[in-house]
Amino acid sequence: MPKTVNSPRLPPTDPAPPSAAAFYRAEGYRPEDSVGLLMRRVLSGLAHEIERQLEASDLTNAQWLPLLRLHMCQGSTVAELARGCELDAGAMTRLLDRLEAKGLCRRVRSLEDRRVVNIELTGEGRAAAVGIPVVLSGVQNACLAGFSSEEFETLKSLLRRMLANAPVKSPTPISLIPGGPHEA
Amino acid sequence: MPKTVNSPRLPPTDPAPPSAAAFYRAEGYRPEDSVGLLMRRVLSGLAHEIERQLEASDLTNAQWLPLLRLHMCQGSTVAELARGCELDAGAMTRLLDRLEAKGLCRRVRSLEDRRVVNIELTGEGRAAAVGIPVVLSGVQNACLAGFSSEEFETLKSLLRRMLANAPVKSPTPISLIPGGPHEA
DNA sequence: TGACAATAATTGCCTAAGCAAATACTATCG
DNA sequence: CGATAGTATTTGCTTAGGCAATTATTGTCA
Repeated sequence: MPKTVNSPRLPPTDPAPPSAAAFYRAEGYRPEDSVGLLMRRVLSGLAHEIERQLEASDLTNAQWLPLLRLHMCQGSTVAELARGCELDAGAMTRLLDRLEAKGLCRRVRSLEDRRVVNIELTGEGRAAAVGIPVVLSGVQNACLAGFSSEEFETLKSLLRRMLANAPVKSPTPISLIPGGPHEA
Repeated sequence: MPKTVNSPRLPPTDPAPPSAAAFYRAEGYRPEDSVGLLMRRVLSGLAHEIERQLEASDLTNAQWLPLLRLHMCQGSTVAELARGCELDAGAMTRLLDRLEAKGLCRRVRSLEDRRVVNIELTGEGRAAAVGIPVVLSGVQNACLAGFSSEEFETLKSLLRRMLANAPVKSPTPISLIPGGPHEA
């Protein structure tokens, strides 16, 4: 058991939950060993490459997820899209402004509930959307070059476990009923 | 060998390098299985928690890395910090504006080369910096709860391999001489 | 029905990052 | 020396995201 010697009145940290691991220590902490920084770099590389390959479709890295979800019919309202993309509603409004300005989607005020705005893809929007999985697959496959199937599964499993350890951010535990209970 | 049947004139994708993996396919692509999205969510959770624990030190998630590097004496100029944080020089200028406004650092015009600005931590800046590794360690340890040492090492190794697969972004292969050749 | 709470979308204000131009200074070459 | 190329920093413009109002509409309850 490590003694609690090394803690010269340092800032208020949440008491580590009893189940927390002990891979990192404050003293001698080296950013290079941080899984957080590692993931940030990997993600940044992925994002860069995805954006590069998508610029022919006039899409940015922030825009492909909402467009893909629209194409997969997962959520057609601003709020639903925002939740699905784990994004602020205001941010989604402005993101849709830009998508609409590019002619990729359009807003249609709902008739049943005049508060909600339904988002529909235009023809161009659908055309752009079909290219997205192509790019995503290619870029991620390239990034996983040299990985065995086991390693690939291990990676996903480890990431999912990290995700499960994260404090619940969305109080919405994600509806189990596809389509959601929004017009029962 | 899978036949090249399924590719109805889709957008210009870079030809997959021969070594690319084949874990993802465009048709039937499901974002939920994407390691990219998984990492994005994990990182977002980490960032949220780090920011929450750092707000007592008046630091945002974007600010702790430059501050930590300043504290570790890794780079004291704007350009060097920007490179170290893999950030645009303009972004770093404004980030330093905000740090300086909070009284955490100060700019000192270099005397040898009057183009460069040396950044120094203030007392408050140093005080804030010592708290950073505490928070980083705690949050990452919490996120790795339940991981064995082998799993932890495996995770880092897999991430490093993904990083190695990424197209080289920084033409600077990172100086091998600690401290760098900036005042030879 | 009428007050009130809840929800959907939008907007304003802030931090933030990338890109390109402008500025200031240094180094190098003729 | 003087022109020119290179470097360091800053600034303007854009996309982007979070938080807090604000507005419009709907649902609920007395």
